[in-house]
Amino acid sequence: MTISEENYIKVIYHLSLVSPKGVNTNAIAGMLETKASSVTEMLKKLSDKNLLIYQKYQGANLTESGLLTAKMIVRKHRLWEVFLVEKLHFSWDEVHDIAEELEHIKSEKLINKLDAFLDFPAFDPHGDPIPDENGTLNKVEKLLLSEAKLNIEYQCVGVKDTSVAFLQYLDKQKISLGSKIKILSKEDFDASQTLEVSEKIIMISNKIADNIFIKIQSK
Amino acid sequence: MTISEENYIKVIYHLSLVSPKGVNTNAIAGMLETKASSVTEMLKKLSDKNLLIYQKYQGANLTESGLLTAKMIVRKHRLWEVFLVEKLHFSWDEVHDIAEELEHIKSEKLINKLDAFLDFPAFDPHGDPIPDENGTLNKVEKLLLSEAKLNIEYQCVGVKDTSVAFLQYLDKQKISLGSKIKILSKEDFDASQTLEVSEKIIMISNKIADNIFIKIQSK
DNA sequence: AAATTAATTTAGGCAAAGCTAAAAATTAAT
DNA sequence: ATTAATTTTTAGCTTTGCCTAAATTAATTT
Repeated sequence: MTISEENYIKVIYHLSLVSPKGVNTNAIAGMLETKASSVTEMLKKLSDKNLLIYQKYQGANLTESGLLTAKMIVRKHRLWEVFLVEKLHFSWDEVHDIAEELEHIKSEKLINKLDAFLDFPAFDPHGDPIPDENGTLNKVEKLLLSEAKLNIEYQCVGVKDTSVAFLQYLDKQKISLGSKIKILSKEDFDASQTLEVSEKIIMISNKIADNIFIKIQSK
Repeated sequence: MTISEENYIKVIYHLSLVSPKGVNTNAIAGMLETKASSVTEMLKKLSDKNLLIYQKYQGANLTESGLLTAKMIVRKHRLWEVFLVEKLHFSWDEVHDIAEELEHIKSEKLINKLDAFLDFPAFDPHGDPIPDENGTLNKVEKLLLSEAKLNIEYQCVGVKDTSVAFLQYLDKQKISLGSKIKILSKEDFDASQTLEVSEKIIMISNKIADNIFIKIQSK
């Protein structure tokens, strides 16, 4: 597969999670910053390769084979992101573009050894789940911090807004993946919260709380 | 730069070390498994970009800019090889093809952080020197094991023969990059040697000794 | 339901990087 | 110094992935 083909498959996969009844041409073109006509051509090609089902004007749906391909690309992307953050000490907001290139390196063995080296992480630095060797995805029972209860030990598992500005705000507040978070109080008026994060007390607005995914602290 | 352009620059660099008076078209074509006509076209393009000097029928010579570009690609290749061997536990003979892909990932910051993560290695797993951030290459004062003296502490720094068969032989004998080697005795008749390698005593033929690079153990 | 708007596809081209075959230049051999 | 052999270049074609503009189909409005 070419890098371009892989990018199409990946984008169609992501879009199919939102619109499961066929991914339309324009949406793909938007994501890939290309033109609809180019997308049409590529859909024909990918359809010939049995990676997706495509009928004129009906959008695209990944086949089993296409789905697995997509998951393997996502697996590579997210494992490399973990590597960049945990081993090379990149920050959250820097890793996406580099992982975008690394995800196209072709070696099963490489990615499985990387997986082992990183100790088989289940989530990437943004809290998104990493498919395993067979493409199986751990479901997160994650919730938004804005929906959480008081005085319970939570753990940060990701973000909804992945903008650089937001990630940098979190860096400044010392909130990162895995951070332990407990809500100490919440204002009725504006739903702003007082948190305990890594032994510090901070205040955040509801807008912030609405963009942080957490789960109940288990182990 | 495209991947293809990078591959040309890299190959021309390697060939220029052997034939410094202009690298000829056919040699490049041979290395890249492409045709001479394709090489001619690319030389024109790279010449327009001031990466090399090219005149019809006279072969190519890298400019300062081309040389630096080449060294940065070599740097990336060799750093990734170190990563693959030391961190992911690949064996010597498996890493070349993967590094061939990884060397095209474009991020200065990535490669410098990788360098730091690997503790600024001066040599790759085959004993070849790794250019630093500025393209400076440490010269090895390496010698062949077949030329070494008795009872001196040496360290393995590379191999001359890089065939899979030879690298696998070395793996079996537990000789790897950095191994401490001392020659205990040498036969006059066939120049075969008895060595102490990582607390074991082994015997090797002169043919083997003639393909292992060593340096005097310093630090 | 017809008309308008939006989405999608087709048709015809373009640039990169390769190829084959033929022509030109260089090098080697008689 | 010619001729022969080799190397290199040119010319013209192919594929991949993209583009614009025009045509077609689907979706929305009136």
